[in-house]
Amino acid sequence: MGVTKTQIFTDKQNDLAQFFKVLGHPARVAILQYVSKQNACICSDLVDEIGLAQATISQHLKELKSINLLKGEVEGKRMCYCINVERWSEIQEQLNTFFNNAKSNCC
Amino acid sequence: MGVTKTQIFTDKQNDLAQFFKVLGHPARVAILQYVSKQNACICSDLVDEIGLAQATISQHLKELKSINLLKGEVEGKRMCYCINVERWSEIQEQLNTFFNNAKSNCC
DNA sequence: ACTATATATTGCAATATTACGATGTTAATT
DNA sequence: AATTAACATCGTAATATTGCAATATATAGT
Repeated sequence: MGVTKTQIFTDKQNDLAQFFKVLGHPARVAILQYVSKQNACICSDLVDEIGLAQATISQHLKELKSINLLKGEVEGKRMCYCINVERWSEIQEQLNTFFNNAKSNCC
Repeated sequence: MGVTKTQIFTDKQNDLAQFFKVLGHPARVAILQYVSKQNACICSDLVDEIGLAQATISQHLKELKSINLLKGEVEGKRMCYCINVERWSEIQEQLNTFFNNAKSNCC
């Protein structure tokens, strides 16, 4: 098996889990922290900064792009990766909604 | 190789990624939503509610316990799983700190 | 055109995750 | 004491993820 049974969950649950999953790797957390600290990003900086092979960084960037958290623009022979601010807030809001809905008075 | 290189990241980055990772599965999102909706929880309810085998649910609960998001108390022959409210707020705060630190003016 | 630079893609090995049946464990019930 | 109920744990198969070398692609500079 080993396959997540997405069919039995709602779209919202799957989406939420998908955000969490993409953020669930220290390299991707580190990339987001670095990019947001810089206000601009060049991928080769990340390779030096983070200490993973270029292919690996590129892969992580791809996943962050897949949920639209990062947007990349070609700038000559470089790529400029930036935080997608609208999406960023949107996700933050969704996570807060998720967290705010917990009321646990038992135990 | 398939192993996350945790050594090259800070403890904070690893911890943050760990929360995200645990939350990064729709079954665990669904469990948290259900538990927080109920104000009390019995595991057998979850098996019916979610539609995964009992062993699978039990495994997911274990992971949620591993980051202290859920606490379980023995209640006779049943288990009462509840949201750990302090931890819950703590994590929410950490996530918001993470999200609030992004300032992206580029592109 | 050639070369160097920056990034993406592919292929693959190592390891992790997901799911579940089978089997333990513990406590209430008979 | 035997049985049932409610989990937990183990073992294992299927699949996913991580990481990197090798290779492809695309652009800038010579």
